[in-house]
Amino acid sequence: MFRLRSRPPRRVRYSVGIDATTKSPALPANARSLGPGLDALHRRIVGWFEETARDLPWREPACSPWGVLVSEIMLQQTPVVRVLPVWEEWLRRWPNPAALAGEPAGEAVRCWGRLGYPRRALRLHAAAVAIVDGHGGKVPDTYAELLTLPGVGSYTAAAVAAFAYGRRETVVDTNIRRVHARLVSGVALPAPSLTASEMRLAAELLPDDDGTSVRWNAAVMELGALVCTARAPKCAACPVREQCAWLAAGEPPPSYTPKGQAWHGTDRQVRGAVMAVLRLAETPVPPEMFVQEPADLGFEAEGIGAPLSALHRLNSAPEQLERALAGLLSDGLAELHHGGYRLPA
DNA sequence: AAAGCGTGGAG
DNA sequence: TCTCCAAGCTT
Repeated sequence: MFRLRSRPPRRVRYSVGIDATTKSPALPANARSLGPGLDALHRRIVGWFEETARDLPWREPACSPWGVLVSEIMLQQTPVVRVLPVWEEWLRRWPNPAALAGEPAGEAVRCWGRLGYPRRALRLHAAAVAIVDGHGGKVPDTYAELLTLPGVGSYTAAAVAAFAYGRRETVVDTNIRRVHARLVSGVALPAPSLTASEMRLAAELLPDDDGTSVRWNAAVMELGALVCTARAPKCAACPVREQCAWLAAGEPPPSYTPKGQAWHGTDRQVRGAVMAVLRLAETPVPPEMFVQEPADLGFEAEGIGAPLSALHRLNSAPEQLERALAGLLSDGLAELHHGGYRLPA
C-alpha cells in the first residue's frame, strides 16, 4: 500500500487566508492509494510533460522574470492562444518593468487589446511602477514580495517565484485543482472555491527537490490544460489514468453545477463596448456619442465607427450606460478630459 | 465572502 | 444558438 513518505516538518505556506500554522492532518484516505507511489507519480507526469509540453515563449530559459510575470497576469482567466500575440507585442515594446512604468497607464490598457479584464493591464502597469520604485526595477523573487504587487494574488506570486526563479512553491491554479480533484479525490470537479484542504493536498504532493517541484507544477498544470480538461477529458491520453481515483470510481458526475456568468444585458457588456471605443479613440469621446444616435455621428467618429455602432446596438438604458461609465472612471480605466472620456494618460 | 470583472472559442 | 469556461484578483 502506498504511503506518503514521511519528511521532516516543513513550513508550508498556504496562500489565501489559510492558517499556515494549522497542523497538517493525514491525507484523505484515497490519497494513499496512488498505486506505485508518489515518486512514480511525479516521474510519470513530469515525463509526460517533457515529451508533450507546448513550446511557449515564457517557458524559454532565456525568458526574463518580467516576461514570466507579464504572462502570468495575461493568462489569468484567458486562454494561451489569445495571450501569445499580445505577450509578444508587450515584451517587444516593454522589455522590462522600467519601460512600462515610463509610459502612461492608458498605453498599457490600449496595448492590452481584446484580452479581457482590462483592469489587469492597469494593475500590471502599477506593478511595474512598484517594481521600479520599491525593488530597483527588478521583479522580486520571493512569494511574500510578489504578493504585495498590484494584480498579483496567491496563484501568481507562487507561479512567478517557481517559474521565474526556480523556487519550490505550492502552485495551485484551476488546472491543478481539477487534476487533484480527479486523480486523488475522485471527484469530477474541485469545490467552487479554493479550500484549505486542497492547499494541504497540493503541498503534500509537491516534490521535495526544488527543480523537480518546478517541473511538477508546470506539468500538472499542463496536464489539466491539455488532457484533464473540464469538459470531455482525454483520459485515453492520460499518463496516470491507471492511478486516477475518479476513473476508478466510474467517473461520478459533479456534485454541483457551476453557475455561469451572465453577459447579455449586463453592465459588463456595456463596459466592454465602451472600452472597445476608448481603445481606438485618438481624442476624448464626448458622452453624447455613447448614446444611440440616429443620424450621422460627425467627423469625430472617425475610426471608432465600428465599436461605436456595436455599443449603440446594445441599446442599453441610459442609467446603465451611466453606471458603466461611472464604473470605468472609478476603476481608473477611463478619465474625463475636456468633457470627453479617454484612457488614462 | 460573494459578487463583479471581458472576451472569444469550443461543444 | 446558447452555454460553458479559460494559468484569478479585488473589495
